[in-house]
Amino acid sequence: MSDLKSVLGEAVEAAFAAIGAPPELGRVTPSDRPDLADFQSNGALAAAKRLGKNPREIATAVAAQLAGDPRLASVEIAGPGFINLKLGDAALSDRSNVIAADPRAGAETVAHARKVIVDYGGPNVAKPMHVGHLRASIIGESIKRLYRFRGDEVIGDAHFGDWGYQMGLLIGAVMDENPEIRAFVEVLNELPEPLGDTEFFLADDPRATVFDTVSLADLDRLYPEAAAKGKSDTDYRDRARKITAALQTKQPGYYALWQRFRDVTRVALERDFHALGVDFDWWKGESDVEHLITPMVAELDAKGLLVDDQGARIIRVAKEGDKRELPPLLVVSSEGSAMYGTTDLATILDRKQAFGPDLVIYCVDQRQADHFEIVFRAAYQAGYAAEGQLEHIGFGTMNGTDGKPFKTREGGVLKLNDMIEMTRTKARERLHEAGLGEDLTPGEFEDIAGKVAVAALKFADLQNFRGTSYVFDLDRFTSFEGKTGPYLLYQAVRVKSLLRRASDEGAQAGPVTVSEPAERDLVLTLDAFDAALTEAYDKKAPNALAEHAYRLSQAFSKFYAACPIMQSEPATKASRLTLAATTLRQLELALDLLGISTPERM
RNA sequence: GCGCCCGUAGCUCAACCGGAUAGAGCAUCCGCCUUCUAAGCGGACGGUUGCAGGUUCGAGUCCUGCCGGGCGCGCCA
Repeated sequence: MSDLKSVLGEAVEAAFAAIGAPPELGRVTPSDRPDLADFQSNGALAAAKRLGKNPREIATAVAAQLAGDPRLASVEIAGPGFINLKLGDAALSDRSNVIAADPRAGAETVAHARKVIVDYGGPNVAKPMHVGHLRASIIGESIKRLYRFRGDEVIGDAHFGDWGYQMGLLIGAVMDENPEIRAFVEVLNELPEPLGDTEFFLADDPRATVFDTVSLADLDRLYPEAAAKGKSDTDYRDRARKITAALQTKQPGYYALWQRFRDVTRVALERDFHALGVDFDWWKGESDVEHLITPMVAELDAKGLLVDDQGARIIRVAKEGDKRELPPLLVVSSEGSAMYGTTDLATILDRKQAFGPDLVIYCVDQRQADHFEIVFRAAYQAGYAAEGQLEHIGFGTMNGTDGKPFKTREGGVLKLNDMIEMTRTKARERLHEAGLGEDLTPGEFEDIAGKVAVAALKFADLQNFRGTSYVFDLDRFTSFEGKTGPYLLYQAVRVKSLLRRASDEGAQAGPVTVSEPAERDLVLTLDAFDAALTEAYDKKAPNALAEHAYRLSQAFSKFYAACPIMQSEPATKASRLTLAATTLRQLELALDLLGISTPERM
């Protein structure tokens, strides 16, 4: 660690050690009182308790140790025993030159890289994505990027919901609607052997083209109807279950039709996710672990983990010291089928075999906390993962302005695409109002509107701590003022414009010399990047990074208002151009880790 | 009933192993564009951190109880 906080921390820790106090108490933090100091150490207060001495006495002794440090402009004792540190301009200048020369803008990497899987997004076949998928995607994408940036080997897995009862429902519904499809499915189903890959039959059979007529719109339309009918109509439900069971044995007709569902859905989903700046490394589906379930159940049985209970086969996961009795993991239902948790367990096994992760992060709604606790305990018992390698990162729900889960005006669930389009529309309106974009090509204008919309959506989400629910107010975040994504983009674009102008005029960047208060603040903020990253990484909390990006933008904006650049003396101009360029690099890095990309102009 | 999470300014949210005067944005009010993008900058106003106890030199943060809200609790995923 070479940021000022760490470097000063080492100096203060040494001073603590020199006076016989526990060195770890010398920890340094950014000052709570910027009017008094840049950094502070509260360690004298804690040391006083341990050593039985007056805290101010200890602080004074520590300050005496630090007195000669050339980096410090002042060391003062305040209040009950706070040690206030103020840096000299030279130390700040040195630090900013180091950050300026660093392609990572002051960000460190982890000492020991791990293999990490981030499980997020969770789209399903046939069910259109709704606002609930937004948080999983936004937060998961940010965590994936953050971990990768810190040096871990990371895989983002969409964990595609492509298997189960809803597939049986949908197959039945499509066959009901289209007799040609029904006929061909039945022909295929009569084939002698259930084969996994039906491509062989479909390749040169002209009748197979009927499958191509099934569109995502058809699935979107048919699924809600079928789901509703399945709830009220027993016969309909039974048929769907039979089809589901047959699909799971890969009966060729059903399997071929299912493949069409899966493919047509995935293409659309990938396009939608990409527009949001969300891209997965793996699109492993529940179907991909289906073949592991039977042997896994046998193995669990052999290990003595399975217990018969009320006709089902379960794994008990309750532990000594639990505050309540956690329900068991239901592995095989009384009807003999695999359950939600069974698939999750098989997925853990599959990931262990395919990648051997040190850590799997599940970025899923907080309401599933119990479910994951149960699955994880079962996985630990089975030896599919080591204790602590599986972690559920829950997030709160996105609510409407009434405080209840977000709904459309008509009371339905808002589709994700509709929400994104609404936001883009607002972004276009706002750009027009501001008189921007008139000299742009339509393509460029659309690109900017898209980036503004994504920034607005993502920053509105990521500035909140993930664990709490938050109110999503379209009118509020589309106002594009204050602490918003578009504000951050605006600051980045302003720097780009400045640097373009400097380039046109042939102005060169040069070494940084800090003197103005706004410059000091900007450098101190630049220096805090690594601490923000560390916090976001350790707590799996991108809001720490979002906060840093905002503070950096604000610090730059103040600097920009207070310190003329192009009109200043050559050395000052060179110094300030370096500060501007460094700010831009760090801001774009931070925004990229939030999944937000910046346009060249706006 | 049991369990988990939450309660901070009019609104939406922050707050670094417990630390000084609890911070931002929005809203309201007052200033700043003949000079680098005003989607900006400066300033003002706004708080018994749900309530009551406890631990501590020090509590929004830890402990206990209560009030209020959200969510979960084996054969859906």
